Amino acid sequence: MSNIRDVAQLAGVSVATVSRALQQPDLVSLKTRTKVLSAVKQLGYKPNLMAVRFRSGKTRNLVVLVPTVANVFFARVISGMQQAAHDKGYSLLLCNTLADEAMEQSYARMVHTSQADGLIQLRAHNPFAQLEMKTGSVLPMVNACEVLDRIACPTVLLDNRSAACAMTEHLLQLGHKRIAMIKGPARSPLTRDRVAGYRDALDAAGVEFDESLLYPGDFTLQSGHKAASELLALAKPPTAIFCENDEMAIGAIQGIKQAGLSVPGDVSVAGFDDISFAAFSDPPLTTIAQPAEEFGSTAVSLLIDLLDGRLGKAPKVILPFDLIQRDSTGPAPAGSG
Amino acid sequence: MSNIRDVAQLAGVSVATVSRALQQPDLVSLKTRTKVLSAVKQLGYKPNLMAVRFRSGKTRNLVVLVPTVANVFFARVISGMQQAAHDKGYSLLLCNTLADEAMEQSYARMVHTSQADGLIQLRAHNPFAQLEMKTGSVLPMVNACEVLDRIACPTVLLDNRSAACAMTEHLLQLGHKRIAMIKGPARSPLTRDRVAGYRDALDAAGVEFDESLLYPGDFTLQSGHKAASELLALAKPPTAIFCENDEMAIGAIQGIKQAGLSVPGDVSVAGFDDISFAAFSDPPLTTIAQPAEEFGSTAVSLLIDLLDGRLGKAPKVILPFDLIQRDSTGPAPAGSG
DNA sequence: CTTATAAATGATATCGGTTACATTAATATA
DNA sequence: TATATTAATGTAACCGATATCATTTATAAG
Repeated sequence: MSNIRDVAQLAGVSVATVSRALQQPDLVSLKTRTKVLSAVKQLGYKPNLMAVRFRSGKTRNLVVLVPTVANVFFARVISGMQQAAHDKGYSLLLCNTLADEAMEQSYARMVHTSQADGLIQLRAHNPFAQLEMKTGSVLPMVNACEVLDRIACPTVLLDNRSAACAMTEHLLQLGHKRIAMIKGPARSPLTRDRVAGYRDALDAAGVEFDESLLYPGDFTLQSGHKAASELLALAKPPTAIFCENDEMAIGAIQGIKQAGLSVPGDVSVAGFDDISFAAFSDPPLTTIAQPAEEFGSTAVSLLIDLLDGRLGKAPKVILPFDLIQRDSTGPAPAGSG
Repeated sequence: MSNIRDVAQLAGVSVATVSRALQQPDLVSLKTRTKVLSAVKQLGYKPNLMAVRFRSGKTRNLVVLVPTVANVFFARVISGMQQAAHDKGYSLLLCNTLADEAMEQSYARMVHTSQADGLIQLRAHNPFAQLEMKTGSVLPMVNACEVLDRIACPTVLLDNRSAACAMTEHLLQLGHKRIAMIKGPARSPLTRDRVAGYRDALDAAGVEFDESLLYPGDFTLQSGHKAASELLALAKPPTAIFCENDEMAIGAIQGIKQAGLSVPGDVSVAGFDDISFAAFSDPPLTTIAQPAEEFGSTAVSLLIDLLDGRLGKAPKVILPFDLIQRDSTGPAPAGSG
């Protein structure tokens, strides 16, 4: 691989001129520029990016903390990030954190050790908390999908409260009164917001809130199955189950069927995310569609803007949702009220 | 961020000694080593990795070419890679290629421009073909999952032929004679191998091969749905459909149900991969389990071994499969023979 | 107590670019 | 034509760690 000195020699100019001809062509006369470019072409010269990064102090790497890389929704988010990052000359350092704080911190340190310029966190937890406390500096980060409430960093989120409210209203309109909710992990603000939206709708409709209809899940198919089975075993079981993601909804549908009941005849089920499998479950799932890829691309754009100092006060970008009505929700069974 | 000179100054030694104390502690006296380490700790010194990489000429980055990052199976593979790479101090540069050769080539060039040390390709195509032709050099690469037949690079694969044969035998044993196959993209060796295994089983059982029962898909839910619908419209429709991945199988099940038939009562369906959704489809899917994460971690290990010159002749690692029998396959309907 | 040998440490070139500063060439102004 | 101003190019320091080679210090052998 040839270097800038080879090019300079072949073109008969100094290395500085070569560098300028490539970086700031305006500063170089047309004649010299032509000579340089032809030498570059002849040698097939490509700047050594490690040298550039070392010199500039910019790695052009972004750390991405993902709770579960293999999750369908996150996979789409990552796909969107990847595209945006590549377009802007950045690379992603993917980290499967399993929502473990110690692991998040360890990965986050890469921003400190000159391995990455910034970080995108897809979970509601600040991986820099300790580091910033110790050093007193604020590190570049963007929070997306599951976001922290009070954090002074750019954020990309859905209006989870409104989305959950919309879905609950949809179920109420179908005549359901006992609407269960299979939640995500208890501590997550995302879960809290969706529960809040759920209660907003109940309150507006004058339906009493029943704590026992709130069941904690962990976003896996298994947890949806287990939750539905246990909810149906209640003295007064729900006629509709709203799940905080599609995996749990699909798991719930299986649980309901195994209990000998039908969806939506006996129990309606709604999901969240609109993953590709949602349209292919039996029955096809009513759900909230999220622009997953856009979460990713927006987060990357924000982070790069932040790194380039193009961002004023930390913006909160709210992406739109869409209620997709399919066949897993239907009228409440007669006499269920 | 402090650098090696700061440490040297604080410890009262030369920079060379600091470097040695950290890299080759044996060469440094215990006394000096202690001084250095305490200075390191006091300053919170971490070597600037960009400098290290620049100096060493090793990026510790690996390019990964994935047809579709958002595919459930590949997401698991990536997860396995990520883990293995991190354990060995490497980072992954994920590339969503959409199976586009031009894009693969463009990403592959990163290995040439000192952005990455090697490449993992998850598709049956050599992205270095042109580059190697031009430069005459062989670039470090590992091929996994969908592999090229005749390529002199380390390879991680499943014995697709045997796996397909095993599944076809399973269907034959259930009394099926008309077994359709929803294939992957025609050009893929993977598809070819699985079709070969399918024919092996048919031949062994003395069942005649029928070209019209082979339907080309593209590994998406939609294509499975379409394929099943069309296969059922044949004059002599199949009583079993073997799909080359679980997504297509789940799509096929929906297509079959929409045609008013039952699974497995009228038509048995088998998949491939054993993604998490397989156990939650209705009915739960009989499928071939692949060790997806192991594909990823093995590929990474092989590539790093290759880079470190620890690999002799390019090995072919064959990972085991497992036939998971669930409820989507059952006895052929009476009188179907 | 020398001298030979090994161990420990230091000074410095190096990797491949970028950039501040110095210098030279070209153009404009008086 | 002489001088001021701008444009174009060159020189060399620099980023931070590593590694070679030289030098000093410690240990062993005679």
